[in-house]
Amino acid sequence: MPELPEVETIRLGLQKKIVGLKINNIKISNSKSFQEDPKLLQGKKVLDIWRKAKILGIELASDLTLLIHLKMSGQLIYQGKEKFIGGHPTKDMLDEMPNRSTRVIFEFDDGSKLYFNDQRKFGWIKLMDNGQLKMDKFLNKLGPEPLEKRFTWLVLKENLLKHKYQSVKIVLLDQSVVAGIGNIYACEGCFLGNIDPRTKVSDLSEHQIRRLHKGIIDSLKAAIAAGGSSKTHFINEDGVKGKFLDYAYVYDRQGKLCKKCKTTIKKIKLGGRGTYYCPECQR
DNA sequence: TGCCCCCTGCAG
DNA sequence: CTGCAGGGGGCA
Repeated sequence: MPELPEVETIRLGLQKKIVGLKINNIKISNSKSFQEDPKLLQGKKVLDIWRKAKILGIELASDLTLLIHLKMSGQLIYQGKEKFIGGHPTKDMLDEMPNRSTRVIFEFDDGSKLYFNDQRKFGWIKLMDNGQLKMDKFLNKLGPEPLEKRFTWLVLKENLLKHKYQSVKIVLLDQSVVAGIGNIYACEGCFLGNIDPRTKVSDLSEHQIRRLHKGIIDSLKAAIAAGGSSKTHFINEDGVKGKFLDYAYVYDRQGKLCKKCKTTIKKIKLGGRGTYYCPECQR
């Protein structure tokens, strides 16, 4: 589910809440979600939280890191020792934790808890030491982080050209081309770049690649500012939904009017995935 | 490069 | 009931 902006939203929120806490106990109700021995984590202090692409890394004391991938339906929800302190449960908030899709619960030394919910059970939590992190195939395959300076339009061009004859929108979903983009921001980035998502990479002009580059960055930044996108599952660590889909130009807007030119937004299928675009703005 | 699969639940 | 969903791995 979550793409870069959603995972980043969770990272920013959790950072303030769990760094410095020690893990007391772990409860696992779906053995596929987390396959390590929970005892390995007992007493470990949380040192920092980072994000790479759609992966969250929770750095623990003594050379251990929890890697978390939320895949399509994962959630990480933090509950302080006093439930909902400060904010009151609104319709945005999930019901009581744990709920039917809770798969793993981390309990901290101050009594607070972190719930890993995952309706579809595609997500995973892994435990690695620094050596394993360095060797990890999945992490090592990831391409540039789109919000870092290294991600220039020339880098985008070079990486897109790994799949010359494919549609640009499909290529944007390849995590080795750009890290962290998923179906929403591939669609939104193409819109902001005025690129028809079906365009073959080899047919893109340099001018178009520059526009696409800017479009990707702009849509990701706007989404982070809005607290991410919530279509069905995404909520942040406080259980609150992101607002970005209110601002989206094309994603999930088929049949509605383009916010720029009033043309009807279309939905097609590309590489098996729903793809949304404005036939007028994107050529 | 293009399926099929891992799962569950919801809309049409 | 069928098809579809913010992901990505494995297989031919």
